[in-house]
Amino acid sequence: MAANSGTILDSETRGHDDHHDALRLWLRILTCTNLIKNKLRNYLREEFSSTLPRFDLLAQLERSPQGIKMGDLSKLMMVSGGNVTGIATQLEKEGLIKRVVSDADRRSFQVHITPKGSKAFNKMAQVHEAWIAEMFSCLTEKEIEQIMKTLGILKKSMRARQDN
Amino acid sequence: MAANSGTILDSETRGHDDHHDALRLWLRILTCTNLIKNKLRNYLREEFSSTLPRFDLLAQLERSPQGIKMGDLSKLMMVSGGNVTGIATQLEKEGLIKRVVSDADRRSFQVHITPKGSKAFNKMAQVHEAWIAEMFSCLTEKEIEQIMKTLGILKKSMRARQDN
DNA sequence: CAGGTTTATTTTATATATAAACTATTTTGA
DNA sequence: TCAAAATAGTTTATATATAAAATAAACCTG
Repeated sequence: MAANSGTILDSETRGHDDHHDALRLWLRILTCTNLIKNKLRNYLREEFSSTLPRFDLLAQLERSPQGIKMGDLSKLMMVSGGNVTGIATQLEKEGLIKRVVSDADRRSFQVHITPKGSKAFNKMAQVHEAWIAEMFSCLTEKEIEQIMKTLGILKKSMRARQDN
Repeated sequence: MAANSGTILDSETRGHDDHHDALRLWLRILTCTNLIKNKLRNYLREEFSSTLPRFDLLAQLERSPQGIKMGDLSKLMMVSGGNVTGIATQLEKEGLIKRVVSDADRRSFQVHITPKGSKAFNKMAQVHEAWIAEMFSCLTEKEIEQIMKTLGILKKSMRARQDN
């Protein structure tokens, strides 16, 4: 049965409505994301005096030793260019990353992680992964695989949209 | 098989590691959340010149006709008190919500949605729900139910933690 | 019942985020 | 070729977010 077949019901009474199920799922995803993000933020601040966006930017760079352009960092982190500029400026001031002007295109540069940045990141990453593992330890491997697969469909579908 | 039993493998090669599975799931959840949030933000701005936090605050109030205290709004929206103060101040200036001082406790007040706010919210909510339904239409009802259930476990486990 | 503590909210300082305007290069195409 | 368009990144103005300090009222408790 899909939606309310001919009968008028309020949102509490109605049995199954695809729209409502989707909305409820979205709200639950948001709740879980917020719970975990808030926890991670506190941990990062307490343990490393750092933040999630800083950690995220370093994580992207650590994964790409050849460096990443500002615009690509923006896409990878899914935040605006101006935002990346701000975070990168701080991290560069702290000596954790380095902007290297490109010879081929003088408008852009490759952003690299420095040895100091790499060291700082790896120290955090190890603990970060343990925090995540602990938080998700309430789920079985099978459950994790299931959500991974289904959210994979969602991710692909969102990325395939026209209005991007 | 859990983790890498005796053999040294890099993170790409290694077959199954619970820690990595959890981390990969977390990153996928984050990606999906960001994709959907960014889309919703653009829609709300284009269609209603509004934003997600404004919409969220109104949604909470619409659900509770008796009003909600600032502190409870902060908990429901999972953001800091100062943040709620800022958003509520704007919405009050626009006449969409109203702070009513409590007789019993003059430190606090009940925040109410106004008729104008309710009207504005309901107009947005209807379209908002359709957007969500459309975005999740790539998933079957069964898949939605499955994630709901599993994320329900995660949510409950996160809320049950000591370090809150 | 007075002093200290807790609670509810706001304020302050600052970081994070966006959208839109701007600067400086590169690319395009007539 | 060279002016127009596109691209890469920053800047600006502003909204959203936090943490921590401040304010003010309510509550203990000796």
